[in-house]
Amino acid sequence: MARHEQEQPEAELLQGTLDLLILKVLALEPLHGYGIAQRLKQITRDALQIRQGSLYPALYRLEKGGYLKATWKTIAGRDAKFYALTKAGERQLENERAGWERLSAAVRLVLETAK
Amino acid sequence: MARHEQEQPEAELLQGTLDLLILKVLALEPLHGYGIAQRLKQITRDALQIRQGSLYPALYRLEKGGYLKATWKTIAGRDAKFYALTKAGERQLENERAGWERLSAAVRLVLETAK
DNA sequence: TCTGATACCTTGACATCCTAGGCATCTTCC
DNA sequence: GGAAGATGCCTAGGATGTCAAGGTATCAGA
Repeated sequence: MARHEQEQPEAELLQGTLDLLILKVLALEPLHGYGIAQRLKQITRDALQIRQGSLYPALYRLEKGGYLKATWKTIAGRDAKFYALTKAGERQLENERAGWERLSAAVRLVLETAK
Repeated sequence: MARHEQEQPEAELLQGTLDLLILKVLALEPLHGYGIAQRLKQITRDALQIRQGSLYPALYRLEKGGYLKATWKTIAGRDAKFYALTKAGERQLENERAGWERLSAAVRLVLETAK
């Protein structure tokens, strides 16, 4: 528990959401890890702050699961690992999106229940 | 235990959602553990199935945190532990509800981002 | 030259959930 | 009177994912 509420960016991500967010962002365009975090921060107008300690393990997980394919590129003299969705990744994105829709609909039902 | 249904209930809850759901249901009326699970199942039209192995530890956690107050009652010859929100529990419910709103809004932003 | 942003990664702790059990009572139906 | 099923409580052990906190290195700008 101990959900210490901070006002700034979301203190804790709900477990399970990160994969969905990563997959969705990569469906827009291939990016490297650092760029993914930046993009999510930008899209959500600073509401979501992905931590590197969460991000890189998640990327590793997704790559190992066959949902992402990584390619090293050198951009401006710096090495960066670009990730792109695989076919399985696209399917997984749809799965996770559907799961999110179901769950958030259920939570909404509960929250909107009046006495 | 094999349940054959067209629509499977949510396999896994997003971590952190359970407390919110429990607090909200108890804000409607005090209930005992078993009743909470039933009520959530009913409200969400079977979309959410709370497992006892998740429920009771969560109740213990919330009670220990001062968000719930428990009272044993005997209903129809059976002992049941009724939980009710404390003042802190009401505040916590609002916190968690706000956190959920922020997070789901952020996720929605990401999901609705077109290329 | 020093700082901050960019870019990668790992380790260890910790919270939460799930599976899989256990126990007891009450009702229903044969 | 006996079995089955619903009701009601609980725990232990393991899996998983996130976080905090550290590390390395390159590049741009002051």
